[in-house]
Amino acid sequence: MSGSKKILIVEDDLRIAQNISKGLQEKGFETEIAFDGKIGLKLALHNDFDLILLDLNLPGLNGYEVCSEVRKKKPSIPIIMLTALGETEDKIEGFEKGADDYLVKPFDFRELLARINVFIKRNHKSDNDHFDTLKIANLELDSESKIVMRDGQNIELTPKEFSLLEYLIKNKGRVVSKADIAENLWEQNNQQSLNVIEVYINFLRKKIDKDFTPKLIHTKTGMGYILKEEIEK
Amino acid sequence: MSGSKKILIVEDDLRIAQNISKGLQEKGFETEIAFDGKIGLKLALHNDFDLILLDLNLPGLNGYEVCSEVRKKKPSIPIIMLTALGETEDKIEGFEKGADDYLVKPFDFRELLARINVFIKRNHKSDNDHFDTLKIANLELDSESKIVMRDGQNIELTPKEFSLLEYLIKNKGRVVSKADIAENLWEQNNQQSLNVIEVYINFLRKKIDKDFTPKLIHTKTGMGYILKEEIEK
DNA sequence: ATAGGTTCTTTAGAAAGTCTTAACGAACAT
DNA sequence: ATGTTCGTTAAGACTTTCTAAAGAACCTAT
Repeated sequence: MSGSKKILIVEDDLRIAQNISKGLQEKGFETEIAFDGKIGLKLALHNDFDLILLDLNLPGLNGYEVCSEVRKKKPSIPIIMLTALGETEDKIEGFEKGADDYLVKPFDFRELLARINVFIKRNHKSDNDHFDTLKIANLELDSESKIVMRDGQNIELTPKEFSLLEYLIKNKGRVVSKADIAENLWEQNNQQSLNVIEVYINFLRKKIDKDFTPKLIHTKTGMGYILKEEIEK
Repeated sequence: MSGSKKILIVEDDLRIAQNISKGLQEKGFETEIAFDGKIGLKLALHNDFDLILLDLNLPGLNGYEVCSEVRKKKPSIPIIMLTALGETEDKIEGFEKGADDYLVKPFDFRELLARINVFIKRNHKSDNDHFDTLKIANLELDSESKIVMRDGQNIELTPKEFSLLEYLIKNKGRVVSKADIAENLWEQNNQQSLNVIEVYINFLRKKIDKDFTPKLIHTKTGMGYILKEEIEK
């Protein structure tokens, strides 16, 4: 469970963003700043943040839009909205878009910190997301050291291979579509090049499934792939 | 999974307590009111509430004390503090004692409701490991893993077959017309091509009904199809 | 810079799987 | 009895997936 918690700050006001960022870093968090909604959304979807601080008034996409998009793909990540809009209607809308908390500017930094901790602690408890070593059957994967073992035997993976396997193992028991994979692991969401994923699945199969039992990577034609133990048919 | 959520209101002001209670009941929650800290604590520890609303200024034990005691015993129950004390110091102390949220009186009821829902939903989800699995008789269908079982035996379905079965099972006990099915599962709403659906019903019957009892897919001539256990006429 | 190795992406043909259509016989409703 | 609706089948069109191999991009050390 090592590793500090990562927080994404989506805020176009440079001064505010840096203030918050600095404050959080002093408290031991890792932070990243996005200055507009589009970039914020992209970062949120493609990286593993533990929490998102989201300004409402943003260039590009506004905070509400960012919030609903992130919610669709990552239902469990905590989102705290930070905004000057203090009307109840604004807050209601924020919550409706999937925010977990709503803090009106100007706020005291200590209060922000307290509210962040509520969600970090809660998620921590209920999620396996952030354990560093992921497992299925006799396959183990350690996200920190990037070591992969099957039957106690070391397996060398390239970064892309590793992140694909990591994604699959985080979603074990669930079918993930190639579109899901592309969205999470490839930058350009080229609709054409979903074939890249087939190729990488093939690489992975050769390395982690070919010489072992049980087979773990299964194709659900027309749906996607699923990582699981049971052999059926 | 059904059954309404139970909320404990710990609040010594009768009027406020009853207002909140009534409002929550209208939204489908079950509520219970404790008028002092001691009773509140007792209720909280000995009953299964899904969330606690906690006033700070209470006779007997004050809210902070109730909060820390509850936290010791029930680390996962959401606690929202409701209080007239709006200073940052007060809030910080509330969060330190283990509160999940802190709302300053007077507040808008809709905001309270929104904040309650954040925690109810979150808790709900983690309980809820396996609730994408739909069931009828001895047939199970899991939308996440796309696994279909009958009598514990795995059944392979193509994407179209799966989505048809999913649609039927979501509407079990109700007749769905071919037009309904086409509209929901097929792109072109060709009136001609409703035969496709007959064909797919047939595919499904072969896979999920042929070798099993009871039969689940029934034809209502001129009306559509219905998924149910008993055959009655 | 550049050579050499590694990793990533694209291509393309074969194999496997899925979807649709059409035709005919069976069941149903009146 | 008769027309309508539904069940069933099989064949071909179409799509998806697998696999291998070649070309691009990226590193890294000289």
